[in-house]
Amino acid sequence: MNIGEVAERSGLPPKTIRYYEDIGLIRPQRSENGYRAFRETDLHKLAFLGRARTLGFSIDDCRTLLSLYEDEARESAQVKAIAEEHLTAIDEKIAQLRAMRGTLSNLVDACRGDHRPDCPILSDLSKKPA
Amino acid sequence: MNIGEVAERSGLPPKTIRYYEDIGLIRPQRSENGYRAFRETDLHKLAFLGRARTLGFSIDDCRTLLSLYEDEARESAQVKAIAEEHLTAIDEKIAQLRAMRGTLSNLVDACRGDHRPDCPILSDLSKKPA
DNA sequence: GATAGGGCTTCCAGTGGCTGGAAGCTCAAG
DNA sequence: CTTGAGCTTCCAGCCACTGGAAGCCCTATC
Repeated sequence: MNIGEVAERSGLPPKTIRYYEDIGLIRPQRSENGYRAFRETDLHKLAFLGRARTLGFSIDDCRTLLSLYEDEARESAQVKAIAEEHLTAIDEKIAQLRAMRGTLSNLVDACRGDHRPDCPILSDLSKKPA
Repeated sequence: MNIGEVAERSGLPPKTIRYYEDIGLIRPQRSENGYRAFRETDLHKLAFLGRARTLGFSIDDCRTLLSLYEDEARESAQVKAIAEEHLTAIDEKIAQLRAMRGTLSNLVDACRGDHRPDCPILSDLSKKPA
C-alpha cells in the first residue's frame, strides 16, 4: 500500500503518517522506487494510534500503549495505570475550563453589549487581584 | 520598577514579560543601564493580560481586548462579541473532553488491571472503526 | 579595591503535534 | 511525449512560552 491509501483507510493525513514514521512509531518498508510500502500491520498500528489520539493520549503514551499492545506478556494493570492517569488529567482540564466558563459566562451576561463603552468584562480584567 | 518587581506584582514570570514586550503587548521604557523601566501603567497592563490569559483568551484576543480597554470610544458590543466567541470555543473544548472522558472512563472501568494481559482498553484501541 | 552574588540583558533552541509549502522524482493515462 | 497526480525530502511555522548560555550591572562585604 502507498501512503495515500493508508491515509484514507486509517483516517490520518499523509503528513501525520510520515511524522509518525519520523518519530519511530511505525517502520514501513520501502519499495524500489523509494515509496513507503505499508503492510496491514502498519495500517492497523496507525488506526490504533489514531484512536488513541482521539482519546487524547499523548504521543508518548501512544508509544507506550502500542508497545504494550504488542507485548504478549503485558499486564493489564500497566495499561490501566496509563489510562487512569490520563483520565485524571482530563478531569483537571475540564475543571479548569469550567472555572473559566463560569467566570466568563457571568461577565458576558453582565455586559450589555451595546454601543456604549462601559463594560463589566473589561472592568473585571483590569481590576486588581485581591 | 525592574522586571523582578513587576514579575512579583503581576504574577507573571520575567520570561513571559519579556516575551510580551517582544510581541508588542507592552512597551516599557529603558533605564540608562539598559534595564527595562516599568511604570504603573505597564504593571496594570500586565495584570490585565495575566487575567485575560487565565480566562483562556488567546494572545491575539488579549491584544484586541487591551486596545479596546484603552479605547474610550469602544462599544461594549465589541468586547462582548470576543468574549462570546471565546465562550463558545470553551464549550466545544469541554464537550470534546467530556466525550473522551466518557469513553475512557468506561474502558478503565472494564479493565481489571491485574497481572493478566487481556485488556479492554487495548482491545478498543485496536478495533476497526465501524 | 577585589570579589562574590544576584539581577538584569540578549540570543538561540526546544516544547507538542503536527501542517504548509517548495523542489524534485515516479508513475499511469492519453 | 506530455500532463497531472502522487510520492519523496527538507525547511519553516504554528502557539505561548520556557530553559539555558554568555555576559553586563549593581550592591554588599571583606
